[in-house]
Parts: sequence; structure tokens; C-alpha cells
Amino acid sequence: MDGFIPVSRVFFERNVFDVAPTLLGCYLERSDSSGTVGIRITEVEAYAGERDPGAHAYRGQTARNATMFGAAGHVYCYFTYGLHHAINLVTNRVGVPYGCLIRAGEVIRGEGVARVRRESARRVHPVLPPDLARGPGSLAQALGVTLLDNGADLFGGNWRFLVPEQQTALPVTIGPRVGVRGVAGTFPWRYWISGDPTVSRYRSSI
DNA sequence: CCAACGATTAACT
DNA sequence: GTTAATCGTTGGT
Repeated sequence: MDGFIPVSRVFFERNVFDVAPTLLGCYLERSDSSGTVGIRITEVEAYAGERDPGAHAYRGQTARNATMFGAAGHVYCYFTYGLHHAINLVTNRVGVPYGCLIRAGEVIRGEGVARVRRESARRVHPVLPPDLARGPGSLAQALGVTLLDNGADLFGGNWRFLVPEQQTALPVTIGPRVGVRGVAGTFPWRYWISGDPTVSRYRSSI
């Protein structure tokens, strides 16, 4: 992918609050037999395990969240609301269940495939691109994610992660996370590219 | 075993 | 702004 270069797993073996803002502008790609879709990440949230009442891992390890407790650079995928999938990229080291929810992105490869997968998003506007990957559920749908992707490795297999070739200082806005209730909903652990139209329209739930 | 609900979305009014 | 859709996971009986 033009303008992006590979990076090692060390990128994810850092504190989640260091990783989260540096994910913005990076390239995330998933391939399967139906095609390849790649996005430029525009919105993420940090989830900090036992320190974070809003995190799945807050109450310890379960069968569902086990991937978060594993090695960095893997995909934690979960199913929620009976119909949506969402993905986190696992950070830090084994045993520290921190990760970044990928909330939104700009589809820059495989838009045709993404449009087919996101048929319901088609009628947004006759000319402008539809909301292909705006919000975690939409993003997962555009990428073709299923629960089989839980535990997938970003470094090998059908996923790929690249960083921008040019280190440009993106304008970043920080604010409360979406859909997180209680005190954890006040933590400013959401990061997005300022003014980017692909960022989810949802706002704080507090 | 069972009831409640969720890191949401899209279609309503 | 409000709400139905929809089911795996969780935590309490």
C-alpha cells in the first residue's frame, strides 16, 4: 500500500495510552476469499484492563476476553448487541489485558468489496462515499470480520498493519469514550483525527 | 438454569 | 431524539 511501511510487533508492546494515538493514520487490512479491504484508522479508544471499569477485562479473564490477556499485535474480536462485531488491537505484554478499540476508518483499499458488505450504508448520499467504516460495528462489517478473527495475528495470516511512511503530526482530538457508562465514561480515552468526516457521529454517553 | 444486558446500528418520529 | 433488532456472555440463583 502506497505511503505506508511495515512495522514490527514492538509497536504494540507499549503502554496502551502510547499506542492509541499513534494508531491514527495507520493502515489496517483484512483479506479473505471474498476480497481485501484496507482502512486508514481515524478513531480509536483505549481500554485499560483492571484499571478500567469500562473494559471487558475489568473483572478478570474469561473465555470471551482471553485474547486481551495474550500477546500484543493480535486481534481481540467480540460480538455484541446480538448483531455487531468489534475489534481491538491488543497492546502491552502477555498478562496485561490492554487494547485499543478501532472505532472508525477511511476505506482506502477494496471499497467495492466494502460497499457490498455494507449494503445498508448505501443510501446515505448519491455522490459522497457511504459510511463504510464509521463506528466499530460498521468497521468490522466493512472488513468482513467474524468471531473466527478473534486471536488473529496482525503479523502473518490474513491481517496486515502498516504505519505511515511520512511521520506527519496529525491533528488529534481527545474526548470521552462512547457507550461507556459510569465513572469510566468520563475518562478521556478516545482519540480521533480532528475534523475527519469518517469519525463516528456518536458522542459521549455520560 | 435463567434473566439481563451490552465498547451498536439504522430506521423511525 | 427515540427505539427495535438480536444473541452470546455473564453472573446470580
